Amino acid sequence: MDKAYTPKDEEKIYKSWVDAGIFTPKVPKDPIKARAKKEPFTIILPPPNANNPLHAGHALFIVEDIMVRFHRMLGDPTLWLPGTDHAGIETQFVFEKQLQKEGKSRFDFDRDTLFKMIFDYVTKNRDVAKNQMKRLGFSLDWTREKFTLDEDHIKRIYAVFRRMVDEDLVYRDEKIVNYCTFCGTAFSNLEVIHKTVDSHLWYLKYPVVGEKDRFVTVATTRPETMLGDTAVAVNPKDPKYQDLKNKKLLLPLADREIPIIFDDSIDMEFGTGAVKVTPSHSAEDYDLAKKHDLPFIRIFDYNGKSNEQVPQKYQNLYPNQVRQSVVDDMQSIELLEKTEDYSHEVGHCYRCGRPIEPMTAPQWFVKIKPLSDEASKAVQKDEIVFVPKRFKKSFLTWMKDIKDWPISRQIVWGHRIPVWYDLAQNLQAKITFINKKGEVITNIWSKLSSNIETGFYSFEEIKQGLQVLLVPINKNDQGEVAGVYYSETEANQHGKYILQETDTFDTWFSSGQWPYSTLGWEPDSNHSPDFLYFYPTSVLDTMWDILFFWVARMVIFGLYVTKEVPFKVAHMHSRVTDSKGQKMSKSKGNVIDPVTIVDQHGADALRMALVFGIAPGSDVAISDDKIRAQRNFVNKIWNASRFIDMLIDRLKEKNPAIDISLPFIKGRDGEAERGLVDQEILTQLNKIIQSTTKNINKYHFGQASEDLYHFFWNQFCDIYIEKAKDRGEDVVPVLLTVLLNSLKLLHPFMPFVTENIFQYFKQKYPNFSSEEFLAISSWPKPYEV
RNA sequence: GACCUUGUAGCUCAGUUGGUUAGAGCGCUUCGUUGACAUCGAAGAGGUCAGAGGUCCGAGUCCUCUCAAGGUCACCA
Repeated sequence: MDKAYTPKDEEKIYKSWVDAGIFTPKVPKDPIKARAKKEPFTIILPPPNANNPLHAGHALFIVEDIMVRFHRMLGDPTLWLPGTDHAGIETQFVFEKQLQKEGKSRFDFDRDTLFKMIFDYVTKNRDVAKNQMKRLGFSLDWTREKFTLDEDHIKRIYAVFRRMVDEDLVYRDEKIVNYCTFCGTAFSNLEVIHKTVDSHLWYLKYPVVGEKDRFVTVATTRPETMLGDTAVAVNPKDPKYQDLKNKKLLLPLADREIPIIFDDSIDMEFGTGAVKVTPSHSAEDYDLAKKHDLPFIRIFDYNGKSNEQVPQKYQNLYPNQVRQSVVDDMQSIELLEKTEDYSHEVGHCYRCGRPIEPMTAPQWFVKIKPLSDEASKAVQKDEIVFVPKRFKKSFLTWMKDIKDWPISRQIVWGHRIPVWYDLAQNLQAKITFINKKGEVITNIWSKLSSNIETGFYSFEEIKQGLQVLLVPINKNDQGEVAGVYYSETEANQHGKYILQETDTFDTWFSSGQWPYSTLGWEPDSNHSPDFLYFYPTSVLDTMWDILFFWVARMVIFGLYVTKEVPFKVAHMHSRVTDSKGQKMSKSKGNVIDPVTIVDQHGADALRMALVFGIAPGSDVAISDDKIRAQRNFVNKIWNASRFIDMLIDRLKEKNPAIDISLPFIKGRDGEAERGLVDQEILTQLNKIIQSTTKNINKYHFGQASEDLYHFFWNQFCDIYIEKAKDRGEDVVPVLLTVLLNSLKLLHPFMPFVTENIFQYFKQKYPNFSSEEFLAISSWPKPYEV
């Protein structure tokens, strides 16, 4: 053995595990029966972004590896299933930045071409994260690796979508959504970050129709949206406005008459007690408008600029430009009463940081309430147990106030929504495509199809060059949506000019179905043996920041589709921070790359540093000091083993007949009487076996690792081995016994060094263990002392 | 605005259902080790467990309040 441990063999060891197939569980012939008899231990790895290298946070998946290796050693059939995520918006955003460097943008390509380009780009990077996980020692079953854009997965989520449509749980509607005009897509509430913005409250005077010099003053934070006002609302109890019933106001600048509506929801105390109502650009105004049947005027377009709904002079401007003009003009006609300083919360895009423009847009939604109720019930009944417990409450609170989930995204990188429109029934469909000359053409189908104004384009040319298809909500007399089909075949039977929806699913619509999809749930109920055997899974472990994004959606989908919870335990681990407890970020320059640490000190040191002495759910500060300390511990284990090896060699020199075919068994014939030191270390060993087992079962990995550290270093090395230096061959059985058991107990935490030493001793001392790998050796049980 | 979490040695944090002199790693002090150990070993300094009150035979651990820090959620003009 070398004088000091070097992690140079880690990759070789990992390969030997994989080659031996020990991470690949066998599925019995009758999986249902087998599962009833003994339930496998299963974890589905939260799929990292296929395009990105791992960051320090991913390294915390070692808690999954600890559980998985532990259960494998307990003899449970164990599966840890790996995969990667296409990570829709994230990846497209990164790719577009790449394009930008080449002086191009997404608008230069048709949809299919752009998708293929991103696919190639991601494919090139996909193995990076995979290899990094191997470096970290993750005992994943690579034979079952999955990707969110695998055909099987696509087929399954399409089938679920179809089922949701049929069961009226998915609908398409033009509602107010969070729209980022820079990213060019709608977002769910979760993707909106609220920031406090110092702004103003502008008091605008709207003249009362038919009454000279009479005005209603409204206070607003968004004067630019007044051009889209369709009412002013006041509280029916408000004495100030009692005589305004049935009166109308003249909307300045736009010169439109708008009604005054009365609604209890209006706060009489705020501002003037009168609120301008802009149904197309404010969520609460949207609700008011629905209630009072007001018209909708959307004044900003999806490109972020004002449209033809506003007077000419305000057209084609960004909101802040419109704001400036509106305020100036209102002032010049003396309709700006006053301006006050005011700070309030404004939604910003989590991705690009720009303000979100709430606006009405046709989108696909999931009717969430019936689904979330089921999820809440299951969690309430502890069919899913949260670790730490406090996340149960957050989960339930969030579920209670959940709103319908907009699942369509106006990006190409993702699962294209499986909906086909018959253009003949949707003449107003707006089509953007690149023609053969490479020009971007936008027009509505009625014009394109009749070649009016547009010149002649064959349908093939349009279809091939298609960028965006925007079909207005089109309901027929019966209130049914016309010309919409949920399979291509079906659509083709009805029409000649068929185009598929260009929107894609929210990434979480796909990853929310990850557990059952990766295991082989089939829409026709002809499920795979894997699914029958491993589902529901045992534990889901992830960082708490995607509790709502992902964990909640998996629970919802799992219960809806399989009628079972997707996992029984939701273990929320925490964030890895720098040595001062600061969140890692590129801008702070405190990002730690896990693989760099593995290169320097080995995976074991990093793994141990990440769990040593941490409490469940609390942040994990990682520092050089901590890693060095654990690197020293790795070396300590190595050197203690090496010393034991040397000691036995020395004893053998003195007495070649010494029997080293142990290990320790109580009452073995001819065994020397054990001294008190032996009793003591064996008692300690028993305690550590029990406490480690208990702590891992309770997810107290920090405690378990700390106890092991002290047992091995202080009890075994400092006391027992020190005393063994002065003793004879009678120490050998106990030395080997404690060493072997320590290696086993430490293995889930530090798989490489322990397997390395195990293989060395196994080779040199044939009876050290009959087990092929430490990774599949039996978990220790207490000894009789 | 609602909810959650945290406040323990110089730093980063443990302390599982309340039970004798409060722990670890790193750092610091002294001594010793060059035949297991990129060191290691032995000994040690250092905390009124944020503050106040309460429950209890007994509280860092449970309850209330105060102060401080962080986080999550939220359509208020």
